[in-house]
Amino acid sequence: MKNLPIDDTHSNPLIQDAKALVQSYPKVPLTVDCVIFGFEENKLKILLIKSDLEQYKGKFSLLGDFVQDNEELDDAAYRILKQRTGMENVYLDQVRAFGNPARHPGGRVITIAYCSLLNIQHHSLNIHENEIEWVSLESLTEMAFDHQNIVNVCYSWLQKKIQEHPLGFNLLPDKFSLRELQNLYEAILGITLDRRNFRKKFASMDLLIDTNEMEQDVSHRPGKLYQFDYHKYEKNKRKWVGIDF
Amino acid sequence: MKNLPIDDTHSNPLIQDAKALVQSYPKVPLTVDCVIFGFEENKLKILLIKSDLEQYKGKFSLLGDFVQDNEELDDAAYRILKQRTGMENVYLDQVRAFGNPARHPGGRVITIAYCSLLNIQHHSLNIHENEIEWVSLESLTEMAFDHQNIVNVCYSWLQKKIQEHPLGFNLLPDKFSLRELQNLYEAILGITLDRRNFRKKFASMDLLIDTNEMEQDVSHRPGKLYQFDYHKYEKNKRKWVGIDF
DNA sequence: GCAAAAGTGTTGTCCTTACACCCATGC
DNA sequence: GCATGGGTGTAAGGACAACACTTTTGC
Repeated sequence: MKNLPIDDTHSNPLIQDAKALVQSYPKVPLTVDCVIFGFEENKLKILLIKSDLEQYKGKFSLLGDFVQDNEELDDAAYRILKQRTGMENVYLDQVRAFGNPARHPGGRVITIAYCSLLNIQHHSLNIHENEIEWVSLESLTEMAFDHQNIVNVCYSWLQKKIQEHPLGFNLLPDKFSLRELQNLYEAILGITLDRRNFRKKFASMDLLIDTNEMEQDVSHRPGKLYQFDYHKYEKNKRKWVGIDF
Repeated sequence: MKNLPIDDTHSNPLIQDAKALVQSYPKVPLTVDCVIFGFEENKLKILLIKSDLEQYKGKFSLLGDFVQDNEELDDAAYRILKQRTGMENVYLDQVRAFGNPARHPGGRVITIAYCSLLNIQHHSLNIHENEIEWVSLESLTEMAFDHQNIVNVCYSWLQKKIQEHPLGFNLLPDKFSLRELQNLYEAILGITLDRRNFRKKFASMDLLIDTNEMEQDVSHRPGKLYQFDYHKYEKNKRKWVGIDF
């Protein structure tokens, strides 16, 4: 009985040297860009800097930097946040990669966009020292590179996300009134909401802690201040099943 | 009256040479990996290949390739699909980037994960010629690199996406029975659904076209065959507003 | 007292869920 | 005639939308 040839589905020999393989790959510059949202004066704002490229003189640019050797992508985004705002422990999430070969005038640069949400009141100190500023989303017109597109994608991402996850609270002070919360949702979603139904909705969720404190220094009847109960939310996270399109 | 110094918030001079700037950036190898889902025998399957690295001998790997010069990321994903399955005009979407510095044994490689959905029946021909195979998700155990993690992320992404968008139809033949559709949802979501309510749900959406054809060659009462009305769906796309977490 | 916003309930509609029986076909 | 899945209706409960008036505070 003769030996049949082994039916090896790998027609090519296996690669022994992974390093040599990787070194044979083309390489591209990689950056992280942060779309940092804040909320102030009932407006959604983004933290931006004037572009340092002559070509984009006077135009706004996202806060970005290249990714360092052996740095996680998330870590790069946190590093940029820390460097620019002095903040740590801030909400941060990857949105997606942008890789149009012509998106940077200096040659191909891939960027990974991150969204970050922070409370402007808590973070204003460090910002004075830099050249960065809060720009309201609605007044934002021309941006450098493809950053307008990145902002648009991140804004849509945020609109969807705050409806499904309790992200919005990252944009508010620790203690907030229901009015502030509703203003936030209205500003981000670009709609108006019925006040009674809005309050009922959050009351029925039972995720707001009544602090027994009231607003101060308002020129009208002060409202109650609440905190979001992250602990309870994490415990009861809803398993979302429902076909709807 | 003396000239005041210009209050230039840019303390550094603007950069003239964008090319030189980009060339000063560190570079990394960049790949695209495709998580290609199919549906067969009431099971969700993924199109995989055995790793060509000795280190991962016998383990499954996603279909991936590095991104070429001047190639859009999306185009790279479509190219991989075309090369491996012969298919064009297939559903494809970017999920996110994976950039752990240690994810590839040969050194740092960033990868952008794409999800693709296709109908196994339509695409089986080209697959024979390659070394790739359909592996059912539930039987999938060890994978090369961080590909198990990428698959998990893409699977969660798919579970969420099919509830909000009519993606599932990409996994079915052009004409399908309600039973097939329900099996698909049950397999992907890992739940069982009430048949009457499922049918009522899709009936009320009014997005299925009755083809007036029936299933053939089934060993029981044949069901009606439907097509998804993409045109009507696009026209009436719901604007989703509803806080729910 | 007036401006400005806080706070509160009810009703109707729609959507979701739970649940059981007869029908058509292949074998 | 039996096994398999196709096809259908109803009732109850829960969520959401629409809607107006009284209360509290600062000025």
